[in-house]
Amino acid sequence: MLRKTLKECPECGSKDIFRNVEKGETVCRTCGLVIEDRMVDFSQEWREFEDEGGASKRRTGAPASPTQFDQGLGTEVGTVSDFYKLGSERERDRFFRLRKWNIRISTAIERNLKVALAELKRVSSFLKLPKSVEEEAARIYRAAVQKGLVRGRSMESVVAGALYAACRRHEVPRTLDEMSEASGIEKKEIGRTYRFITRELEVTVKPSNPADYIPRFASALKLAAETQSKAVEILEMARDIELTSGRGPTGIAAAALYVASLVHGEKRTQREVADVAGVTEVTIRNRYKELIKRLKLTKQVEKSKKK
DNA sequence: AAGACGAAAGTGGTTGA
DNA sequence: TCAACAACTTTCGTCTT
Repeated sequence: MLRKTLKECPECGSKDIFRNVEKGETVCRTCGLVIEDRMVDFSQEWREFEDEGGASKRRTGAPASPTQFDQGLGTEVGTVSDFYKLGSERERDRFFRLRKWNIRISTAIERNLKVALAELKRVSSFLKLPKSVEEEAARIYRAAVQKGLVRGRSMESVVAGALYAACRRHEVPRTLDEMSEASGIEKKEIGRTYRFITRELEVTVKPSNPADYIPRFASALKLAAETQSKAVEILEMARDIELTSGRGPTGIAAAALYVASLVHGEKRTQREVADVAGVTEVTIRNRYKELIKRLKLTKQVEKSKKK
């Protein structure tokens, strides 16, 4: 059974949760929200009311996930079609009362989350991000909404910012350019909201490591694994003499990759490397110059040129 | 002809008064 | 809030392969 226990109320955050096992209901004692484990796949959506002999039909379904707009929790009091299943006047009244109340408590927050998480999924799959990152982003977004940080910002930009932050936390960084392309939000806007929400939510993000970019860039350039590890090696040496701090990580990664490609005799042009890394040739050149100078790689590069 | 290189001017963001 | 500043980009001319 995949039923998951609720720890706090998704509406008000209160920990004072009361479960009525018999009714299969959970109620927040602080705000009165009726919470229900809703884990039924849409393909087999059905509802039961008390007079339907519920004991014989218990629900099963997917586990709660932060990517579900209400973590798979939350309430829904049927649709109009359910109305016809109801017998007595009293039950109808009850039905409408519940439904009305429920609609009222589905605040803007929940509605917002529903749309936002759909968008988040879209962008995330576009970038082929792992599930863990998607969920992390969803958590961040949820927190942002609850703190009212979305006000004055477009929902999409906050989604993009949350995803960007999640990527970095999971050490699978995407560049702002990629995020921008996937989400259709301007780069600077993403950067702004990203900084804003990480600051406000105190989400700590390690400064991104250039080496994290290597595998992706390398495969985009169809470079051998050897070249890849060479590039990482170069990056480590560069870091030891503080060549990496203060510079854009993508530029450094690109330069290291460029050097590695030379040394390993699978040369790529600066243009090619620059394109996949989303920097210009000039930046690669600058980093590259520093690298071969400070790391005394000149000889190695020269040698492999002659081959 | 294409790639590599470098200079100069421009852009957007950070920092510190 | 503004100016100085560093990193990076854009553009363009020159050199090398």
